[in-house]
Amino acid sequence: MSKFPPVNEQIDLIRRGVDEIIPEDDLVIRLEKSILSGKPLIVKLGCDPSRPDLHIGHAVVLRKLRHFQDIGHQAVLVIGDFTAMIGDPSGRNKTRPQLTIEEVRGNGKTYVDQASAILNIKTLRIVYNSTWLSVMSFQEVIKLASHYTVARMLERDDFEKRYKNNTPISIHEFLYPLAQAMDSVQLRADVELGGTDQKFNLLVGRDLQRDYDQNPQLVITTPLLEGTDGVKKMSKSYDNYIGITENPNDMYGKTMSVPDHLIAPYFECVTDINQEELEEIKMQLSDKSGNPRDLKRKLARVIVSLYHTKEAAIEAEKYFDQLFIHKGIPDEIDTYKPSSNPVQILNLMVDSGLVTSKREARRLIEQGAVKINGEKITDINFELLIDQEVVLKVGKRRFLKVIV
RNA sequence: GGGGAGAUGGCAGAGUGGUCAAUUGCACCAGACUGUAAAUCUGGCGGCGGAAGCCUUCGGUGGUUCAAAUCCAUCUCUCCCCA
Repeated sequence: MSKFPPVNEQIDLIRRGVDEIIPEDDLVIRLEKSILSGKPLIVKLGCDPSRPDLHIGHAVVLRKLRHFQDIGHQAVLVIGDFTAMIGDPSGRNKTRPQLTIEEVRGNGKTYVDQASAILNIKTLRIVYNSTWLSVMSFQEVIKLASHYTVARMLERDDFEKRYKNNTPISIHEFLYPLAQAMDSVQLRADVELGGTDQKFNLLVGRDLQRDYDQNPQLVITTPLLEGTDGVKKMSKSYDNYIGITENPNDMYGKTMSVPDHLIAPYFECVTDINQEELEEIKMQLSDKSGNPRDLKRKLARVIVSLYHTKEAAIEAEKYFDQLFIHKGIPDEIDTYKPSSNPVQILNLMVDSGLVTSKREARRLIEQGAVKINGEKITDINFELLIDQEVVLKVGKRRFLKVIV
């Protein structure tokens, strides 16, 4: 009696929502071998603790790691604390501030905390790559670097583009894929997971393992989730993300703001709905039998339920409906007590932090975006005398309860 | 080592002595509309001021000039070509 499910069941789960498996046929062989030997596969996922805030784009690959846990394999989360201390290789342009070891460790912990919403923390093995990378001598680094050629490095999409566009590439960036590959050697990884943008790095891992006489790891890439703007990949720096620690209302709202064409991909990559249901949704979208809005509502509910609770999702939906469909006022809004009474509307908006400058406040009033108790304010010199609490509304979603 | 080009607002990218708080695109904010914070359209998008106007901003510093993002010097960073 094996502790693993049958190979075909394992494969079905592993394949789901995956972009590529390299090499494809190796998967079966590995799985069969692990069943025979009773040894779980070592499945590696590296993470960058320099930005510890996880969003549902990260969740795609974390969920894949979870799948491996669910079928009895050994998940290893590599906290790239060493690499994070140096900077970021894919760094589109700016050098990131160097982090101290304490900061990185702290971030690593935050990362794990957040990831525990998705992973089974009990069986997860967590390692820090500084453990082996920080003790390498310069000589060893040179030896490591000799395993790869510049031409091969330049095959990497990102490097190639930057090279062609005359944007700088620092030498140490070439060391990144190698450092990451070293992690695989160190762990004797059977499988490494990553987003499609990681494909090159993951493949370097295979090459290096081969050089170290190891069986090269299987590379599995997951699609990059597009952000709420529907164009660029989800990323904190593009501000188009849905954070997994966000409150239910924001999470629901942000999900509702994604363009319609992302409904199916989101269902596929960030939720657990089964294949039949997914097909059904795709059908409804393509033949227009389902209202995209309703499907999106469902998506938003599912996502909020995943990171919070079902009840929270229902609450968030109510909140959303009240706000945007009935154009009402949410139940819970911040209260603010102005320092003077009566108070200038501009000062009120700025002092309460609703806007960042009087200029902006003025602009919003001129655009007719400011209301007090539902009544539009048109005079920028408006002076508000507060004898009872009133609700200040700016734009569609900024509310403030002003109290005496 | 030699020669050349460049650094502009969140990003991309114009501007090359006054008319520049700086064209445009993306992002963002608001309004209209709607099936949603989708799409589309319209407006806004450094700060203070009701406005006129003023203040700070075009890699850093110093200078020329009545006047500089624009000219000069120098520093920092980047790219290209030759060796």
